[in-house]
Amino acid sequence: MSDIARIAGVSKSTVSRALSDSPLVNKATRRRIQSIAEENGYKINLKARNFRLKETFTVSVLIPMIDDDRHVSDPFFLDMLGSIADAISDRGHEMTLAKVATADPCWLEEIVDSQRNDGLILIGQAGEHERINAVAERYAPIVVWGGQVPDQNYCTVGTDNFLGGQKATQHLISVGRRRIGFLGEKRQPEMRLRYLGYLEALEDAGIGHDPRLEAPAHITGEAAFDAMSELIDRELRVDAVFATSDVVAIGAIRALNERGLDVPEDVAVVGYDDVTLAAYYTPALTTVSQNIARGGRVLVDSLFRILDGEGAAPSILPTELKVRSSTVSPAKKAQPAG
Amino acid sequence: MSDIARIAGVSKSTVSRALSDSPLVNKATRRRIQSIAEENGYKINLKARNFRLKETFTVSVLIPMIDDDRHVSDPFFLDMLGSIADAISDRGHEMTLAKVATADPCWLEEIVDSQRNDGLILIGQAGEHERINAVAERYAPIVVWGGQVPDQNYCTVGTDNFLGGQKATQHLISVGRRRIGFLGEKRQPEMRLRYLGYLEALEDAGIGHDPRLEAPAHITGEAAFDAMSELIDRELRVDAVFATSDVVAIGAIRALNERGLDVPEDVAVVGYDDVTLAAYYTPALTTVSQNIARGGRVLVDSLFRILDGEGAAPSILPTELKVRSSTVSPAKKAQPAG
DNA sequence: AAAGAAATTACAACCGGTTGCAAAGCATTG
DNA sequence: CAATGCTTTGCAACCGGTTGTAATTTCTTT
Repeated sequence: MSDIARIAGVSKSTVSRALSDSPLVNKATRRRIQSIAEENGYKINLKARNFRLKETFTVSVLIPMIDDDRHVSDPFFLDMLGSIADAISDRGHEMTLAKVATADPCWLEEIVDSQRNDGLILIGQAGEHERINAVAERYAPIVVWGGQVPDQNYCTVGTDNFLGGQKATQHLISVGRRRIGFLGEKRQPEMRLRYLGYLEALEDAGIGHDPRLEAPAHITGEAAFDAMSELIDRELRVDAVFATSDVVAIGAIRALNERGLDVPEDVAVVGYDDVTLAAYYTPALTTVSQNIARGGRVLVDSLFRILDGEGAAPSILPTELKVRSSTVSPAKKAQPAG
Repeated sequence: MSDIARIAGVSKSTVSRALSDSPLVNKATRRRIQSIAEENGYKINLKARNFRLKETFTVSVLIPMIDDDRHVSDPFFLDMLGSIADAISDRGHEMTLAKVATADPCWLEEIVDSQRNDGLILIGQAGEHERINAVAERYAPIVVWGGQVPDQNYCTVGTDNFLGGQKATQHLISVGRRRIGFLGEKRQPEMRLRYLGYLEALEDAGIGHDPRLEAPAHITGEAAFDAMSELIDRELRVDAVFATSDVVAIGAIRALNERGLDVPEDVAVVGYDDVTLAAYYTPALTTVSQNIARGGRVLVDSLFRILDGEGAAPSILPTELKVRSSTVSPAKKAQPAG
């Protein structure tokens, strides 16, 4: 910058102002300096600039890892990441991505104190609500994808998992099923809410809840396959399954097929997420769609609203049940009062 | 830092050295200063430090977008991203992620000149080889996931797409298929190589290549569905299909099923990528597995080797054909000489 | 005990920008 | 023409660290 100043025969400060289009410098001079800078291939050093201005123009997206790498296999993350990345770059910021191990007792503190970001987006609470809440008390710009929790100091964005679980189960009931299994994880708040929605729907329909029809399946397709196989072998006459994710649903369908059971004739299956493949699976998967892309945008919107000092209330986004062939056979669909 | 110096009764520089464990400062003093810093909750400002040292400890991962967002739907990205993120953070660096529109004529230059990263990882050449090559001439630390190109100035890491396509096709031939269709994109170098492997395998087996059996399917399941449907309707007696991705393969299988054709009995299908769901699809998908996680690690290894001044040669990683039910029916598998 | 070497510590410049304030240039006005 | 006000520019301090060099203290050595 001093070089440019020398070439232009002005002071460093004038160059600085000229390049940031300050009205304090004469229009003609401004133009001249800008073109000189351009000719000499000069670009202002963002690092220095941000350092001086104490801004980072960076937000960190954190993917907390509970155990090993259970999340990575979940295809819905990338959709969300993509829309977050877009929304952030639309605002002229950078996004840094990190997988963090929640085993480290200071995982969040270290990131906050590094002063390397204007704000944080966490993908999932990962059962660390307490810690997040404590940190959020002194460091505002944290937005979390996940479920709402009483007395939270941070902003959450998520879909209505309770209603999602309820809708899915109601749908299974509406197609005449009575012995409806639940397949999936219940420890995470989001999953737990889906489970509660499932219970609520059963109760509303006056169907007793049989705990034997629940199988705690880890999030992978393999675990779901095993859990479903076991459920079948116990001969509990399951006629439907609500799976907490599409990956789990697909693992389950495979297990059903291998045991010679037809989907949806013998057992109807509902998934969750509406992953890209869901519509192209055979049978096409009935699933609860979350509009992940919109979720990503809302996360970023909320974060920037906080950064602008406006504050942001938690958002609960709607879900939509997509009815496909895994619960209603195409033949039946065609015949009106089938 | 001045505050800490005042409290400790020493100079700023001594504090700086003490906190970086410099042997220039007395061991006792060092300890004392460190504990004072700790007590007062002082953490050194990384931004300022990096600025001074002209290091960024940041590498950018770029996902080039050719048209709209064709990539995002591809589930294999997240696996790769995860392993890249791990490898980068193992080395104490941050990772910034950006989707870039290659429509912008200066997309790469701007990122390089922003001086915000020590190095760049591009996920795919996105048909921008020329530009990447030009930039790489003056800016070394660029590593690209993709195919090798003659006279490249940058380091590439990728799997052996040619061999992958060849293996897949040879497998289809080995199970007795002769009219083998090709479904997918050919514009990207990687896809093109898979296509060339397909041609090679046909030629080696003395099977004439019928261009009518090719359908240019965009990377989505929907496009694949349409392309396959059209192929069927043209009644070309296709008995096998090589799809350039699992997503495409699944779209194709759906189209086949809807037309009443059985997989693998009537038409055998091979995919590419071995996405998480491939093994749990019905039928389980025969596919070319890429070991994406290892690819991510190699990308990062290569980048850091370049940063250390060692230079890195392009890597071509092996692929593995996973034979599953979409090409060989389980029944046949069981009976030895099928 | 004095001189020289070694170990510590302090001073001040520097990284590459931004910005408050003073000074200079110019036009307006009484 | 002097006084006043507005525009434009330059000086110098500052952000929060690092580091070369000089100064001081401590330890050896004869």
